[in-house]
Amino acid sequence: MTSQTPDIRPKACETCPIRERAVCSHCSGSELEELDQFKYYRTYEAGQPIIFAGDKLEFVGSIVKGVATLTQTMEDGRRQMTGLLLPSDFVGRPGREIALYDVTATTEVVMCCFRIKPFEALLAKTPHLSQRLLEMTLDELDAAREWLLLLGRKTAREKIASLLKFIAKREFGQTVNVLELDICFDLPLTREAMADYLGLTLETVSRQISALKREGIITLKKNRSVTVPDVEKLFRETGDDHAA
Amino acid sequence: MTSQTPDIRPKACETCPIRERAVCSHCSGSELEELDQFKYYRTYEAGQPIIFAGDKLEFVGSIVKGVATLTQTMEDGRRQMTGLLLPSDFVGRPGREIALYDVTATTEVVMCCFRIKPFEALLAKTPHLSQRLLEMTLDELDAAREWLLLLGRKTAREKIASLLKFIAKREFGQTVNVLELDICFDLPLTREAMADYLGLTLETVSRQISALKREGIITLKKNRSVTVPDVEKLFRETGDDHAA
DNA sequence: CGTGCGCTTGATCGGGTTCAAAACGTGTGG
DNA sequence: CCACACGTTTTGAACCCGATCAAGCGCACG
Repeated sequence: MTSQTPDIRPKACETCPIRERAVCSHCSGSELEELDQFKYYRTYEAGQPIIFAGDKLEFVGSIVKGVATLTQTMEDGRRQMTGLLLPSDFVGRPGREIALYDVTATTEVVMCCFRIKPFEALLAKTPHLSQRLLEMTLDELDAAREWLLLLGRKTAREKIASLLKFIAKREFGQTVNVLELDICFDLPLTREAMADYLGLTLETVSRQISALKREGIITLKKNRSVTVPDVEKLFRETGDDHAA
Repeated sequence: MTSQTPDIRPKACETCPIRERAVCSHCSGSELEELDQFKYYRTYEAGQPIIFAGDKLEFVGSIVKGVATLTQTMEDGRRQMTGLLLPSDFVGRPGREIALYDVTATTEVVMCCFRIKPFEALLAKTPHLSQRLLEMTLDELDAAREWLLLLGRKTAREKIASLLKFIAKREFGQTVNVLELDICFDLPLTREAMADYLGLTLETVSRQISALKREGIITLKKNRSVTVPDVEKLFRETGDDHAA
């Protein structure tokens, strides 16, 4: 009952909230029509799996709304998030038969899905599509490299601050730096999911958040909604170069 | 004196050792000729910088021979390797003006360079090129995700074993699994570079290598040349699923 | 023969994990 | 409306793995 969304297809692209940034953003009207031939929308509830590692990949697609994660799990249960997927992010890998990672909705998620085979075919003959996918993949690779630095070299406190910065940047764009006013946003992740993102335990995440709260760098309501009175001060805790 | 290689350009592609795997591997003869218009070879000595983070990107290109690393450095000197570049790997990011990371030769390196502007122009109009680059970038992203798991969740011992496995796989292909015989290869990295790769200190790297040696899982000559008597046994130390 | 660099080894320290329990919130049913 | 149960988060105490600080070794090179 939760997996099939009422038909919002006709002309959906025109009002699509991710029209400007998704994999299809460079596509012309006729190319969008071609995509529409094998496109469908689908909704997932918070906590629901979207793809299981090892499963045959039936579709690729874009996150339209909500937050999903990509995680790897070791045999003994150790888990590491390897992707945090937000609206406009692309899910799935053209050219791959079998999914390598688990994809899970952490909030309610709406996806714009494309059946994989026809998508691959269109990709091969549509530079607007493949070039955009290349751009997005290169961006993701850069993000992954920042993430490697975070996991390899940052302290627990720096990791937490970096995650908050990431979420704030994604929410408010690059303008966050200049904003004098207080910044507020909701954490789309549980403490455990944050731990999986940061390569920590949930206890350490909780302790570090408490520490930042105690020091007045953040305040939080209901454990999930964060207020940052002084963005500069938070960013100084990330360990990053003061430019970015 | 080390940066300019005697002219090996004419017909170089025909005997190029990375012809099958580089970014140009799908290109036709005429496309190769176009590439040749703005191509040049260049050699770097072990230890030499290839690109500095923050510099203007003058070229992109392929590693033809040798090993290079991509590293990020924090203000206080903490360093994390975020790419280990082997022959056929692509260096540089089309569409970016300024380099984000340091690229350094760790052995003698021969690069096949393309001036960036004409390369970008050719990329835009040559699907053979952009599709291959997309493939390679997707592969790199997968590799980065494995790396995230390594940095976030693996123990020091598992990290070392994983690195050895990575080098062995890259050297011998996927066939390593079945091979009964002893496997030998040289470490192209110093202990310090390994530490930068693995998010450890060089002391810990040294200790863990000594431990593997003590237990007979590896033997080494002259600190750099590794022999693995039982590949299975080494791979069991990586923490990975026994399939991969 | 000395100097320097890469590597190893030892002793100690500390940040983050682990194990355990309590506190908090949220929803449920009496 | 309260009592209760369950999932999430916080807090506490002890431990441990890897970092840090400090020698010392081995080998290449001038």
